[in-house]
Amino acid sequence: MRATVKDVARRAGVSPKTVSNVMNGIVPVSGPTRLRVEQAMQELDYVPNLSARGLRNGRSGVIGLALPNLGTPFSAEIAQCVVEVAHAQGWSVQIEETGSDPHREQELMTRARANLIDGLILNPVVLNESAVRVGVALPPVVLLGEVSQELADRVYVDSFAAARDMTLALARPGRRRIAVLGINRGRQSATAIQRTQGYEAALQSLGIPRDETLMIACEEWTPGSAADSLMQYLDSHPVPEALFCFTDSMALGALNALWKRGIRVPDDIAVAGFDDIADGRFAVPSLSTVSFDKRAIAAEALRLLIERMADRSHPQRVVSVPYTIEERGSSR
Amino acid sequence: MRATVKDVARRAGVSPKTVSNVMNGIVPVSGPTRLRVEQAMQELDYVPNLSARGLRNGRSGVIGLALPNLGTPFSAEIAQCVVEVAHAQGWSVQIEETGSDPHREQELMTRARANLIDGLILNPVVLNESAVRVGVALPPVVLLGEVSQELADRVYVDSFAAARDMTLALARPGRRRIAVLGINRGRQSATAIQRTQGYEAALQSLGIPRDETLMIACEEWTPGSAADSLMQYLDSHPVPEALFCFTDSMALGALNALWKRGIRVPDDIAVAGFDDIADGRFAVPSLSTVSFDKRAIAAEALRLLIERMADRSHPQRVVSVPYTIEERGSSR
DNA sequence: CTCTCACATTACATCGTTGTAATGGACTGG
DNA sequence: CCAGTCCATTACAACGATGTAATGTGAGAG
Repeated sequence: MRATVKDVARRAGVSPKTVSNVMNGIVPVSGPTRLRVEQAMQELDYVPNLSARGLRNGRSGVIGLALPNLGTPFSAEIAQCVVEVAHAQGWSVQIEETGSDPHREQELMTRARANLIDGLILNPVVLNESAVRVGVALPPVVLLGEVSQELADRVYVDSFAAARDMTLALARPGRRRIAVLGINRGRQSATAIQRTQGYEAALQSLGIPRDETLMIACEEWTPGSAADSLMQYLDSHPVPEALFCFTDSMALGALNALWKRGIRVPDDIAVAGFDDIADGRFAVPSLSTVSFDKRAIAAEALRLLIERMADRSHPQRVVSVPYTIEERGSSR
Repeated sequence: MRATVKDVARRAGVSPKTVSNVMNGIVPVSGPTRLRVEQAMQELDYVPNLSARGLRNGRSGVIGLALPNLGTPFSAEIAQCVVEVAHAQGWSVQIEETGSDPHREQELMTRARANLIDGLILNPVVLNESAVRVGVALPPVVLLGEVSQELADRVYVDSFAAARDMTLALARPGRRRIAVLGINRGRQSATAIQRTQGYEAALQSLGIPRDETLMIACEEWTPGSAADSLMQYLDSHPVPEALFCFTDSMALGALNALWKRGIRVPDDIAVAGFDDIADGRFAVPSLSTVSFDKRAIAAEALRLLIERMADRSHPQRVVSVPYTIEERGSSR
C-alpha cells in the first residue's frame, strides 16, 4: 500500500496539513518540524498522489500537444522542443494526433475540459467555427501556425513572407520557371494558402506571370505523396528551373523522384523546402530550406499557454517567430 | 462553473450514483431513467472530471511513453504508433524524453507511482540495477528493445539476428570489406552490442576475419555525428565495400558524407541502415534497411502493459517482433 | 392478501490533498 | 501579571466520482 500524507503525518507526529505545508512551501514551517517531516517522507518513500492533488487544486500539471501527423520528423522535433521546455518548468506533456479527422480536434477540447490537461498546444488543420464552438467555454489553447481566423492565442512563422523570400532566393540566379509543390486540391489548409500567396507575391514583384502549370498539387504532405505527384507531373511537363516544396518532407520525396528521373539537382533544377528538419541537411544534395527556431516556438507557445491558464480573460495574443532562408546545396 | 454529477443528478431528478451508473454501464439502469440522465448530461454539457475519477479508482487512463531522443524520425514513428494504438483502446499517452540522463528514467518511475500514469512503455538506454531499484514497487513497465538484464516485460526486434542477416545480404554479391558504423566508445548500449555481435557472427560464418579498422565508432546515433565520423574515417582509411549503419538516421548522414566525397552508392560502396524510417525510402539512393512493423511493436507493448496493469504478479514476458531485410537502391 | 424475491435506486463513506478558519503557545510591551 | 500580537500548527470540510450496503418498489407465488 502506498504511503499518504496521513501516514507521513503520523510518523512525523504532525498533522497531514503540516506535511502538505512542507511540500508546498507556501505556508512557513519551522526548521525542526520540516526536518522530521522530510525524514518521514524519505522513510516511507512517499510520493504524492497527483490525481488527488489535481482534484483538489483543479490543475493537473499536464498540458496537451496535438499535432496533425505524429509520424513526421517535423512533428518529432516540435514535440521534442515542447517536452523539453515544458519539463524545464515542471509540466508534463500528453501527445495527441489529430490526423485528418476534424472531429478529433473537438474531442481534444473536451479532454482538456475533463481536467486531465490544463491547457492545449494545438497545430490545427481544419480548425474552424464548427470545431471550436465559440461560446462554449474553451480550455486554454495556443495554436501553432497559420489559421483562417483568430480563435485563440497563437505562435507562428510568417509563411507568406518566408515563402516569398524563398521564392526570391530561388529566382536570384535568373531562374524564372519556378514551380511550387504542395497545393491541396480540396480544402486548402491555411498554411498552404499563405505559402502559395507568398510564392505568387514573389513572382509578381519579379514581373514573372503566374503560371498554373507550375503549381503542383500534392494531397498529403509526405515524401511519398510528393514523389508520386512530381513523377506524374514530370511525365507531361518540362522540368522547371526551380521547385519550392511547402515542407522539407515533400522536398525529400521530390529529390528522390528527380534523382530517379536522372534530373540533376541543382544543375537542372534547384530545390528548396520549408521547416529545416534535421535530415534535410543530410539529404543528397543538402536541402535548402526555410529555417526557424523550433525551441523558440515551443518556448513562446508554452509562455502564452501558461499566461492564458493564469488569466483566462486577457486579450488574445499572436506571436511571430523569425525565420531565415538557408541556401544549401540543393539550390546553388 | 463546470457541471458535476451532482448537477446532472439534480436536473434529471435522480441521485448522483445513478448518473455514475449510466456512464459506467456496469450497474443496470432502467430505460426511462437512462434517457433522462443522458438528456441532462447533454443539456449541461457535462464532462466527467478525470482527476476525481482517477482518485477514486486509482487509475488515470494515461500511460507514459519514454524515449531516449524524441527528435528523431524513428521516435516519431514509434510515438505515432503507440498513440494510435493506445487511443483506439481509450488510453492517453504522455511522452517523456530520457535523453542521456540516467536519472530521468528513475524520475519517470516515480512519476508513474504518483498515479498520474498507470503504466510506462520505456525504451531504456542505461537502464540498470541502479536505475530500477529492484525491491521498490515498480509501476507496470514494458521495455522496448534490447536490455542488459531482464527487469520487466519487453518487446524487441532481434538485433543480433537482424544485423547478422543484413551483413550477409550486404556480403552476398561478393563484398568482403564490410564496415559497421555506430559502435559506441564509452558505455556500449545493449542495442549496439547486439548489432555488433550479429555483424561479427555474419563475418565469421562467411569466413571473413574480424577487422577492427572496419568498425567505426560514432558517439551519437544522429546523421550529423555519423557524417562527421565517416568523413574523418575516410580521411585515413580506404573506402570499404559496404557500410552497415546501426540506424537509418546514421545511414542518411553516411550517404551525405559519401556523396560529398564523390564516392558513389552503391557502385563504390553499398550502404544499409536499420529501422526503416519513412525518409529512408526517399533517400538518394533509396536506403536498404532492416524493416519491422512498428505498429506491431506498439500493439504488443500496449497489450503486455495492459495485462501487466491488470495483474502485477504474473511472470515476466518477452515478445519478439519479426523483421525483414529490405534491399533497396543503396545496396544493389 | 401477505410474503418473497429481484432489481432499480439511494445514502453514505471514501479516495488523498489542501484551503479556511480556528487553536494554542511564545513573546512583547504596558 | 495580563492583554495583545505573531506565528506554527491543527481540525474540518471540500474537490468530484464511485463502491458498498441499505432502501424502496413491483411482480409473482402461496
